[in-house]
Amino acid sequence: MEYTINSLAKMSGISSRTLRHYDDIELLKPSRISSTKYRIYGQKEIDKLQQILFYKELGLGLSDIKKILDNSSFDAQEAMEKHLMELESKQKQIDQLILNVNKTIKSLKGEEEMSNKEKFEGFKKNMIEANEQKYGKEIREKFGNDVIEESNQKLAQMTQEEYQDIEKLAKELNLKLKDAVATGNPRGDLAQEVCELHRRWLTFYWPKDTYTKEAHQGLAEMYCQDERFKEYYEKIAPGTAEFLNEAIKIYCMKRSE
Amino acid sequence: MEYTINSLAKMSGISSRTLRHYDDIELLKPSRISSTKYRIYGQKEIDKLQQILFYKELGLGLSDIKKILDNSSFDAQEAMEKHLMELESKQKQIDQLILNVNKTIKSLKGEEEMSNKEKFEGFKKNMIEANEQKYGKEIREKFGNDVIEESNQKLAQMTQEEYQDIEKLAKELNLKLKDAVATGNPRGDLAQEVCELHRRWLTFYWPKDTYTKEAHQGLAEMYCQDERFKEYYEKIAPGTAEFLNEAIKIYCMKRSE
DNA sequence: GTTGACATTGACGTAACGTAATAGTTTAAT
DNA sequence: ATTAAACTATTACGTTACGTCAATGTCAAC
Repeated sequence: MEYTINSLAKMSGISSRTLRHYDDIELLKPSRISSTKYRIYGQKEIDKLQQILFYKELGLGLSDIKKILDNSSFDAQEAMEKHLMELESKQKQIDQLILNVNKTIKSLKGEEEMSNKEKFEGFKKNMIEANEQKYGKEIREKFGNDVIEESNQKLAQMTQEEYQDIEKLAKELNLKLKDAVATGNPRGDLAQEVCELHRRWLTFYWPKDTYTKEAHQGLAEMYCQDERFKEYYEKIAPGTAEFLNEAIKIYCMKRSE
Repeated sequence: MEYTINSLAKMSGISSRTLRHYDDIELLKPSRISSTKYRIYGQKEIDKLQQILFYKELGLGLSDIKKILDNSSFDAQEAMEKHLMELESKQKQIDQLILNVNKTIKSLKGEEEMSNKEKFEGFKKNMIEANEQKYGKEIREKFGNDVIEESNQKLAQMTQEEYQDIEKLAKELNLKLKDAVATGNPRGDLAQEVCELHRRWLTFYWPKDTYTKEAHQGLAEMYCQDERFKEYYEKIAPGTAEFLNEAIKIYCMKRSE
C-alpha cells in the first residue's frame, strides 16, 4: 500500500510539514516520487516513521535518531544512556529552579527574605519588620494587604543605587541626630531638620502616598517602646529615642497647622 | 562611574554579545553612546542588569523579564507563578521521560543479550566450520583428529563470559582496523597493531600451541576467498579483507626474521 | 470546465545568543 | 609620531524542529 503525504501524516498523528522536514534533513525519504513530484510513502517508511516517533517521544533529537536508525553500527544503547544523563541533569536543574522560584514568590509576598536582600544588610531587615510589625497592622487595616505587599516588593527590588542614596541619607540623618540630641532642644532647627530627613527616609520604605503625620508619630513612639529599635537609636547617644520621639511629635504638630 | 561594553560584561560575567543583544531587543540600553558610537553604561544600567540576571537565573525568558522590569504595572508575582507552573509541568514531563528512557535501555540490554546469544551460537558454528574446512585439513594431518575435536569442543564449551571478553577484543580490533584501512598503509604501526590484536583474537579459538605465522597467513588469505568471511570484513569498509591480508603477510614476515 | 481539496517549493519566524568577517577606535609600546 | 595590539561596531549566518503563510501546480468530482 502506498500513501501520500497527508494520509501518512494523519495516520501517524503528525503534520505534513513535519514529513517534508524529515525529507529535507534526510531522516525519512519517501519511497518514491510520483511523476507530478508528489511524495509517495510505502510500508517500510511507515515502519521507520514509527521508530522515529518512538525515539522522539523519549526526547531524543532528530540528529541522534538519524544516527541510530541510519547507522546500524551506531550504538543505540549508548546513545540512550547519554540521553538519560542529559535528562537527569535537566531534572536537577529544574528542581533547583522550582526551589528558587518558590523562594522568590514567597519573598514577593513578603513571607521570607530573599538572598537578594542580603546585600542590603541587617538594617533593612529591621525596616521590613517595622513595616510588618507596627506600621503593618495599622496600614493593613487602612489600605488592605496589597499595600504591604507592595511595600515589601519595593524593598526587595530596590536597586543598589537607590539603596546607596538611602544609606547616605541615613548617615546624614544619624549624624545630625547626634548633634541635635546634643543641643537638647527638640524644637530647634537642627532637630526639626532631622525630622524632615527622617520623613524622607521613611518614604523610601513606605508604600506610595501612605505617609501621614500620625503614622510618623506612631513610628517614633514605637522607637521608644520596641527594644530592638530603641537599642539601635540609643547607640547613637543615650536618650536619642525619646528625643527623636519628642521632636517628631513637634514636627508633626507644626505640619498640621 | 561609566563602563564600556566589555568591562560591564566582565563585571557581570556575561558576554559582550549578550549585552549587544539586550540592546537590540531593548531590554537594556546603554546610558549613552560615545561620539565614536561606543556603548557606555552607568550605575543604573548595572543595577538593571543585576535584576535581569536574577530573573534569568530563575529561567524566565527575556521578554517576560522585559515586561516585569519595563512595566511596573506588570505583576511580577503573577509572572513568577505562571513560570512556576510551567516549570512544574516540565518537571513532570522530564520525570516521565526518564522513566521511559530507563525502560528502553533495559529492553535494549535484553535485546543485546539475546542477539549476543544468537551471535555467539552463530559464531561458534562458523568457527567450527572454518576450522574444519580450511584449517582443519592441515591440522588433522599434522596433529591428528583429536586436536581438532578438542578445538571444536573448546569453542562449543566456551562460556558467555569468555565470549564477551573476546567480543571486547573483537570490537577494539574492528575499530582499529577501520582506522588502519583509512591510512591505506598495511606496513604502518596501526595496521601492525591490528595484526597483533588479530593474533591474540585467534588464539582464543585455535587449539593450544597451534598458532603459526603460516596458519595466520592462511587464514587471512581465506578471508579474501570465502564469501562469508569476506562479507563480514567488507562491512567495516570496502577493501578491508585485502588490506588485512596484506598487513598480516607483512606482520608474519617481520616476525619470522 | 470548474471547483475544492491536496500537493509542491520557497521563505520567514521562533530564543538567545555564538561565531565569524570586516572595518573603525583607543591605548600602549616603540 | 608611528605602529601594533586590543577594543568596539555592524552585519549576518547558524542553531532546533517545525508553524505559518504565499504563490502555484495537480487530482477527483460535478
